[in-house]
Amino acid sequence: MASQRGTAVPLHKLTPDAVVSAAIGVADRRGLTALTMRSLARELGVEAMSLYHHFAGKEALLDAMVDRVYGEIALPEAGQDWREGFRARSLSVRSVLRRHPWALPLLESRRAPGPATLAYHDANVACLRAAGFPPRLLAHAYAVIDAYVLGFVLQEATLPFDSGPEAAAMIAEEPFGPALTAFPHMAWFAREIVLEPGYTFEREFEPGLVLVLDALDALRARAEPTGGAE
Amino acid sequence: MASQRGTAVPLHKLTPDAVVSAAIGVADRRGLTALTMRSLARELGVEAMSLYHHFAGKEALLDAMVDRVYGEIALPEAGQDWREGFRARSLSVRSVLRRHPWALPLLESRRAPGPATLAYHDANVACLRAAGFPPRLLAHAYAVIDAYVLGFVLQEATLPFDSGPEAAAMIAEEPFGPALTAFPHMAWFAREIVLEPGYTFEREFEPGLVLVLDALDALRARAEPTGGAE
DNA sequence: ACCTGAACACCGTTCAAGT
DNA sequence: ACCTGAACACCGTTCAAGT
Repeated sequence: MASQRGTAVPLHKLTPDAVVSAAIGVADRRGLTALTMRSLARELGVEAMSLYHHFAGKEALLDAMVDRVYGEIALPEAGQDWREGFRARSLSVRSVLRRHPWALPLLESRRAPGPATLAYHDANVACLRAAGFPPRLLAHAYAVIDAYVLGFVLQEATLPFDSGPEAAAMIAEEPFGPALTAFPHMAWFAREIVLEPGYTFEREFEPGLVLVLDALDALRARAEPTGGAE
Repeated sequence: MASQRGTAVPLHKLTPDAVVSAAIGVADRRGLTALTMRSLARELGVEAMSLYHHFAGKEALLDAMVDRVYGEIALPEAGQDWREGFRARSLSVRSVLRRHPWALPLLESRRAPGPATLAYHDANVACLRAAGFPPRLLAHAYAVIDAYVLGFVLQEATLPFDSGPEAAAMIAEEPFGPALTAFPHMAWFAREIVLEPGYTFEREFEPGLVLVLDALDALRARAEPTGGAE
């Protein structure tokens, strides 16, 4: 029956982990712009300035949030075929980033990567090395795969619709619909693709991923020291 | 010899175009967070509230800025091979977004696309249609190409280094360097790739783009109504 | 050691007022 | 019609003060 106010629980028992969890919760539910030192403190039942006792500032808090997100990604397993390993890992990247869309622009931006971030990249490189990628081609493959995966997630995260029906509604309404009359190919695209039953953007993800992985595997096989045609 | 103050020029002669140009200039030079209605007004030698006479609010200003960025992209030409058209267009997308990195997260997010945005997408779809892509495969190809291009640019824009030497310096310094000892594959990656002379991230862009375009062209050729093996 | 409260230099936007 | 100035409800962060 002691003091309790607001929706917050811990009240005077901050730990860095609890602060990070609450921060990710706020960002997930209300977006990164709604995550302010003041709103986060309110969530934790504490004053804004208390947070500075655990984190040097908002940047340090973001560092910790990003490392937690990396920690949620399923790593490619050891003995696996590299394509299967990266397929599963990439599906996990996408699902984690759909849970935490605010993290995408921060993922690659940290100058002080945390332990989960380093473990993540280490496991990726290990998987490609085990598959026999020579250094130069490994760097190429890693860059190309993540360009595809992160770019796809970026498009999904920023597209102003979340489903086929929402997309159909948007292109039918003002100001989109009337504008299309001046752009015949866009109008064709709307009619033949977006308005077709079953349209979604996300259905392109996995086939595109496999396309990229297969194309890179062909390069790998050609670079094999045992000769290209085994 | 009339009134002149600050670095600004037009003083009491705002036009929407001049406001957008100034806004893009501020965002290019000092980042999107430095673009505030107050800083923009200062740049234009005017009070913040004057801007609201030309734009409904900051969102409307961002709409106009994004449309200007789309207008800078070189469109695929009509009679061209589709792969060459998209290769040139994609190089243009990348160079425009390197000039205006703040635009990347905004590109796909507008609910009210401007005329340059619509013309851009129209030309892209036209190029793919002329190449014989059937609707379903066209949607796939467009999504996959832009995932790759935008994802690559996202990585470039957010990586905390801008060149090979900068990357080498970062992984040698605190806190990155010491942390690598616990991650042998990352250490190998640093040694064999990042510290090698001539390392840059950007060198992966064009070969990766061609890889993606070729893989999609193979799908297109297979879908050709005249039969797969011409 | 950990949390607080006032203060500083900022935001976007509303509103009433000037010309 | 177009620009202004004060005001409102916010920011991140510094600093001195509490316990």
